[in-house]
Amino acid sequence: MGCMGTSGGRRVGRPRVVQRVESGLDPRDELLAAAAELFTTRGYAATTTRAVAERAGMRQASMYHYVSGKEELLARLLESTVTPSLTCARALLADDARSAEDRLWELCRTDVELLCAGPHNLGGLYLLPEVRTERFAGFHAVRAELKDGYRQLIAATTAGAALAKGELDLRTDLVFGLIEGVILVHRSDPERSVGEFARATADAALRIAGA
Amino acid sequence: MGCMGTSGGRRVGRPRVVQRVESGLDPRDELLAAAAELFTTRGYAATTTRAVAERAGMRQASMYHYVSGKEELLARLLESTVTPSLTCARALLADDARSAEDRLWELCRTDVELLCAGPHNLGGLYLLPEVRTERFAGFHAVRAELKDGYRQLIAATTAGAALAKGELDLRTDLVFGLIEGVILVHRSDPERSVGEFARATADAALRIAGA
DNA sequence: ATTATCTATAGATCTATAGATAATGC
DNA sequence: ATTATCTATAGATCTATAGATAATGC
Repeated sequence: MGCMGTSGGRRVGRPRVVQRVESGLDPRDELLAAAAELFTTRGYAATTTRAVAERAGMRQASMYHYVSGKEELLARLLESTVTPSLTCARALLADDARSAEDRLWELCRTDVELLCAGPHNLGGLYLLPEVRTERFAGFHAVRAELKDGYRQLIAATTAGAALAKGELDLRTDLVFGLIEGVILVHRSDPERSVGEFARATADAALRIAGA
Repeated sequence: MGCMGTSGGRRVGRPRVVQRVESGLDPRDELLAAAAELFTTRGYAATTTRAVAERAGMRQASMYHYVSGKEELLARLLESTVTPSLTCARALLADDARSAEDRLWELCRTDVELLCAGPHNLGGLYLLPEVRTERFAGFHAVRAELKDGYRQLIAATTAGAALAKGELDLRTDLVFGLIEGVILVHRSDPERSVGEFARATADAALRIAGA
């Protein structure tokens, strides 16, 4: 104890062959950051373990000291993308002081903000065919719960209360699809203010929901 | 001439080692169909030339008799996805007998129908990071023209005529994002009637456009 | 002769493990 | 002693070409 300062602390273990400025991140997080950038810009399958490790400042083999391989990196990235949205959805579902319309709007807006916030477009990763496999069941469960949050809020709006089940599912798919799809298209104009974009998307979502 | 019957026609060249039922497609189209299935289900980078060729009924090396490699297959698939939509958009833009609202609705509906029509979800391919490269400039040009068709129709609606440029761009991105995003989410419920789904998406698009 | 296919393979990867090494900690 | 890293590499690919082969066409 005592010498926990982030700077200057000589570290245990053989030194890295390539030294860089201290990022402040621990090595696993450096790997995740590197993977986020490479997976989104070059694609998951096209990204090699060497590319990830080297961008994180270590040699290819050293990566295995922190993660079991590329799949683990992808699984962690996916979950980190959707978990904050789910936290927000849960809080809004519990807040029965506000109207369902308000809360749905807020969920949409926050979701767009969160997904546009990161430096990379992680929102697109869930479309990877690889993600359909069993390995990513945890992510799918979280995403399904998030989508169900949307469904509940849509059902609780005055317009939504009148919908038959099939109709409600359709609206939910449209709203959820808008949020996810629009984030992907967002890169067509990254200059635009995220706040304004998020509000406009939330407005659009409410119109689709029929509210 | 004369013996052009599709069946029984013995073909020139060394016979394939694996014989299958005649699909009626020419070999290049069989390759494209195989690539469509594999690219969408397993991912582009994860699909090997061997997998494509073998699914098309030939050995890996034989593929090169028809195409230069995987990239050419992807480029052709992308263009085949977006070209029919563009044809539709051009026809609607020229048809000034109908209101802009009608034509925008029709473009949205047709686009969804077209993209959901194929056996595979080719709509998702344009999200591949590989597609951003110069190699696919042709596809990008077609897609940009299609998006501009959306923009023109939105601008021509009564609600759209009042919009400032930034506002118009935003609406266009939202509508275009809805169409493309929703097609990706479509697979969450492939049972649903495509016709109904397409109409509902077009309705939603008009609401976003403000009409 | 022409064509469509085949087999074989060189060359270039890429992943994951084995084992060595160079720090700090005690 | 423990730890984080390194180097080296076996084994498994995957792509694209070279050259052989088995049909039909003339």
